[in-house]
Amino acid sequence: MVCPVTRWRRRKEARPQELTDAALALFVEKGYAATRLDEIAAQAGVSKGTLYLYFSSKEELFKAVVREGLLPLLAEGETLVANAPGPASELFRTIVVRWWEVVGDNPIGGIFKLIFAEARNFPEISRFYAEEVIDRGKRLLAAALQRGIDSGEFRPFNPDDLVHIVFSPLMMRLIWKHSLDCCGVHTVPTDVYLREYIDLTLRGLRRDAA
Amino acid sequence: MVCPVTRWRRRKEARPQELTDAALALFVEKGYAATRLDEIAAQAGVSKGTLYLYFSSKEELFKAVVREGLLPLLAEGETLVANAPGPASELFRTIVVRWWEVVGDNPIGGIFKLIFAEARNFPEISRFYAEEVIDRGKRLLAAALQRGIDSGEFRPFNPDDLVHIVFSPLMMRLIWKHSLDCCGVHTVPTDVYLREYIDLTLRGLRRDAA
DNA sequence: GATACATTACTGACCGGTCAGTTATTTAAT
DNA sequence: ATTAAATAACTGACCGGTCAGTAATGTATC
Repeated sequence: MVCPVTRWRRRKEARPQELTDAALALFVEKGYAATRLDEIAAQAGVSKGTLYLYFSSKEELFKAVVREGLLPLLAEGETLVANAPGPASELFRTIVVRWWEVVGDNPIGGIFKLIFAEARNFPEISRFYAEEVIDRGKRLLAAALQRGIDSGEFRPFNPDDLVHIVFSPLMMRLIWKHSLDCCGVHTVPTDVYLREYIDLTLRGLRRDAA
Repeated sequence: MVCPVTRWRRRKEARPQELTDAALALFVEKGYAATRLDEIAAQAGVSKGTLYLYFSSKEELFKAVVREGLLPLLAEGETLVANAPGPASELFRTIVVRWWEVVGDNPIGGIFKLIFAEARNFPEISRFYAEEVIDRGKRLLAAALQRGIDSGEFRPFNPDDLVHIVFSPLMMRLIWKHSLDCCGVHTVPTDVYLREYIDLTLRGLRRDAA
């Protein structure tokens, strides 16, 4: 790995991405506060001083991780809701399955737990996340629910009242995966969990049998 | 509060409770790792050295907080499920409302977020919590669901597959309250949230209209 | 009930270790 | 030779846990 003739190379273009990748992995593994910048730098193959050439603080590094990892996923979801054909129940199913594909089996999914875990201790990060991620995510899901109401497939309700409730089992599963999953507590396999979750939720949302 | 003539008093009996009370408040406010033992001692009106006369480590102090605050609540829930009369849907409603009364508007509720937040960094605490709290809680809710299946009120399903899913919106609301709630994101009032949650969930659990 | 002696709850300074951020210096690249 | 990328040594603040000493309390003696 180490070139025997040069101790290091100048790689101005590649460094930021390598640093955010390393930061994501370590933030997810240990949390924001508990992750050491020395460690992030080491994992990216540079020194801590180099990190400060590209990011002005730990906080800015974290924001860069979120911008790079999460915002593109929100954009994908928005186009999906805007363009997907078929009934709302199928749209819901697609969103759930795709959500888990994208964040369930992916390091970036760990960011959600991190935010809930440390929001209180880092208000500026929370404010950033609330504006950039939460508001957009809520609008996305509310729009999908509204489509089901408009088509008569779902019973009438206020989508804004239900977004958090409906989304909770997905978010909770993700949080669990990044926290207590290690500790030997028995949990249902993911495919069963998602299947039962979709079933329970659609039963709860659908218009009563006439 | 401070007696002008004596710098301190010997109060061997009162100290442990005062220390666990102070610890709970600060653990919930700042998290486990971020809470300083100096601060806990100060809030309890003693010095850090005194804290170590009653608890052998930060970890043991935390376990004492959980034992004192959470285990009695689980016992109450178990007797409720075992003895409550009436249909399962009413039992479910009672559990939800009582749950929120007891942990929703109470410092002890903050422990749940703390655990999810820091489980990975403190495996021994996670192991303790998994054994003493999670396993008992899951059995409690599964028993309540089973009663609805047995009575024919709920459709047939495997209660163990659904406990996490069904409980998620409650836990998620509690986590939210202790993390992002501060940060100006609009949320539905609690009474609306609980009403809609109970409605959605019971619609999802009930036997199909014949 | 006053005094001396014994006990122990409690204090607060201290230590080893940690970590975000800074700066003087070295080295690759042109 | 110059410049910019990268390093590594450094700073100052912080914190869990320790311990020698102190002050409040209990008790024996007169």
